[in-house]
Amino acid sequence: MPYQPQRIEPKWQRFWEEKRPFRAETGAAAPKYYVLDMFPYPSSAGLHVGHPEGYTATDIVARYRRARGFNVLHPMGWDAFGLPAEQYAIQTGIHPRVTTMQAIENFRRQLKMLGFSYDWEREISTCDPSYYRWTQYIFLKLFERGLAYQREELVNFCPALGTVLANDEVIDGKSERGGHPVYRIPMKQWLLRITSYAERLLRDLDRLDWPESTKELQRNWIGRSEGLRARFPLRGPVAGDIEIFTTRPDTIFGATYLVLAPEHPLVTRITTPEQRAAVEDYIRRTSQKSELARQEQVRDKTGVFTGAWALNPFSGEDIPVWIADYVLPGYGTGAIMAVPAHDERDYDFARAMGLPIRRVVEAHQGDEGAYTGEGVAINSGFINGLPTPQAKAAVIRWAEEHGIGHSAVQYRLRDWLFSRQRYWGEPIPILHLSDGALRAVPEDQLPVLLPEVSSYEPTGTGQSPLAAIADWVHTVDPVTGQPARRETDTMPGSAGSSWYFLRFCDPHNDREPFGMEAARYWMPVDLYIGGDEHAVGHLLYARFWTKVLYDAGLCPVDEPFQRLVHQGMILGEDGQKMSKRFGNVINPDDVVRKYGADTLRVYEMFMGPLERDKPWSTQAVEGVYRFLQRTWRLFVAEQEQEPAAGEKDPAGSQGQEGPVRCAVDEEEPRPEDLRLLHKTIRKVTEDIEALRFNTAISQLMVFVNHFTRHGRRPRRCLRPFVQLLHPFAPHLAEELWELLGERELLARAPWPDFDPQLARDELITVAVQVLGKTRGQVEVEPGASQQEVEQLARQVPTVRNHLEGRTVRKVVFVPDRIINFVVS
RNA sequence: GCCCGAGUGGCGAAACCGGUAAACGCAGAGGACUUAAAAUCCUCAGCCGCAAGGCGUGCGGGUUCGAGCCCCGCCUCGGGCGCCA
Repeated sequence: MPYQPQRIEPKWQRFWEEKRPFRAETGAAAPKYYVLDMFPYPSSAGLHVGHPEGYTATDIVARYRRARGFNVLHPMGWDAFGLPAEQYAIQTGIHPRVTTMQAIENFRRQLKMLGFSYDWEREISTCDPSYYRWTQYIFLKLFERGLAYQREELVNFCPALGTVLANDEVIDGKSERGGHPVYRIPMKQWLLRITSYAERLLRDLDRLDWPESTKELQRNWIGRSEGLRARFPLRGPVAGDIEIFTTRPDTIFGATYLVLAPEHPLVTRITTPEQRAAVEDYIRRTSQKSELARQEQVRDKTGVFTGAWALNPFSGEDIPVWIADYVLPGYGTGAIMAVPAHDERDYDFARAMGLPIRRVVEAHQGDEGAYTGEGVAINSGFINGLPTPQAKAAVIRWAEEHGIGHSAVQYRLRDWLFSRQRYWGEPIPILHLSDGALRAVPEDQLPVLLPEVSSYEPTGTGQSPLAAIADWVHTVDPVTGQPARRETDTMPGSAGSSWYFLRFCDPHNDREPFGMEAARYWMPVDLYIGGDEHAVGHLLYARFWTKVLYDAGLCPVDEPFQRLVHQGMILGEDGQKMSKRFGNVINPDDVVRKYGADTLRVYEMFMGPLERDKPWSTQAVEGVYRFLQRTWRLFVAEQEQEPAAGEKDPAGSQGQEGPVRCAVDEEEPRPEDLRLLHKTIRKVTEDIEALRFNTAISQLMVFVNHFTRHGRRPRRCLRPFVQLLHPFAPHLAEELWELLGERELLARAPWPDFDPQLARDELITVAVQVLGKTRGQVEVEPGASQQEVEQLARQVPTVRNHLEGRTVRKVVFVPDRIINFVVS
């Protein structure tokens, strides 16, 4: 009987479904291991072949760890709130819950079809009220701690579409769809104060076992910089001063003008009557530019003089105050001192506007452009002659002594814009009282359920569709009984995913988000695998929430993911990104139908290193399929042709289930068989630990090739092999395990032991080099001495030729590896 | 511009700590089995060369008895960030 994954796989999946061998037991005595996938957004398109890559990797680790006696938590769930379902609802009127549920059904079916050993009893979905109740609860914890607040924030509002747009939906100041004008208008938005965790988020990266590139990305994103905050007093009619931030206090004597962001609150006050028209016009033009448009014209510096002047407290000069959109309102103080000689942006601006440029750092190059490097201070009063680091310190000290400034740390990280004017998300559990005060919805009234709506269309006022449901919006304050309005904004998609790994520890808890004890047992996640596209979004937000919960005494750890690995991308057969546009999309359903889940799993792991991008190859899939067939044939006896009786229907014999006879025998294995077995145990074990699945599989292939070639099938070798195969191809392995007459589920069998004695080679090939070039080789016993090897090596003809007529000056000998004759 | 990552046969890749470069697989060639084909099995295969031999891990140097691996200087490709003062 041939290898038939279509018969084997559903059989074992049913088994696992009934016997539940993958259930994780909180608090068990065995050491715990928490291995987690980034849970998917269940799109209507179904699983992509990229999903099973990371999921197979974690499944191998989960199955391996169980075999190693660990109590493994390996859960799965759904990141189920989000835009696509809502967009679809706007077009069709079908409730996002309906389409989301369908997508989840489909995803679950596909994941089960791939034989992943999830503990399905812990399945969660972020759009389930029993889950988002606790997302809202955590929001309230943030609110209580002053970490959630409302602020006027500039948003991209498109009056024609009646909605707020995300930055990437705005191109050149116009909406991506329709090309309508978009304005930067202030609207009240919810934000989370992630910036107050910037320092810890940065510092704690050091103790995480994450890819260095990802840590670096987060460091850049947080963007810590040290410098000086200083006040420049205003000259003229308006009193006050302008506070700036600089990382180059040593260049302050070269500050020849100040620049404010056009949105800076001081602008209207300090603008002189003569300049008012120009300034107002410039502000208006800026507000019409989207963030993106502003970034596109990096080099074209524009700006307007406000008419105001300020004192440079260091140089004692009066310098003009300008506004320009190259200064961002959200960073630092929204104002800068411009040092055109030593800052490229200031230089460009000064050249464009004809402003003075004064050198204050000695440069070793010509006078073209700005010199931004370090050097010795010149034209700088009391810091003349000081190298940059000391000059910085001296300026900061002077500023502090004279009360005009102080050293400061700035982060590029912004607070997390947390409101969405959307329907399909968690309602923000806040009430607005008539006097403008905010009231948290009491915890015992959570969840604030998403109401049913008749239309998912934007309201046209920039508010969420929830705002149109009058009887939902209007409620009463539970404390005073006064009328109150509900917050109609919802949370972003990244809310639910910022704590799901905690909920998995205790997914059915209906008194709290998760029990402290359960979290103490399971957390942190020991291995987290997912794409690197979440390097700064999800992974930063999840760290932030974990720290907040930790500070609130609700979570035992302050870092959620101890070890993180990114799987690479699976590209199309043409080497391009898989996309409908290129017509190169591979559907996992098709692959499983044709070759089975085990082939898909083994193939994806065999393609190459987990973390690398790799192109799909249907032919290489065939190769893996052949390997599994060969494995099958190693265990299953050839069906003997029934002589005369077989006449009846040769074609139909495929359909009837003849008895599968086990070909494994009780022969004593030969030494080389045992040697290969133990080498295989060692290699597969080490490779799984190091997530080198591709080389583990190649070793399994070597094993099968060996036993197939020699036609030997000793149980003592083949039984442990099935265990090694199991994490990679669990269905086939279970089937073979049963065929071997085993009673227990393979999924519960312990990992085979490796015996170094049995893995030892009898003879080892030692390479013989002359002057570092390989000229021959000799066979010796392991651990052979230099004398023995050298003597043999000198006999080798090709070696002898190269030693002829030369003097051996030195012999380099590395036991069991090489011997190198250095001659002259 | 800046920051990461990667360059090894026709292709995906392997090579542990600096020690025989190319394991394993795909594609290819030849053979066995077959009436034939498919499947399967066996053999070959980096490049140049009849051979001896030479050349070979993006390029150029260096260190070393010995470099795919370490150091210096480049090149190419992929990804990310972009006026953050």
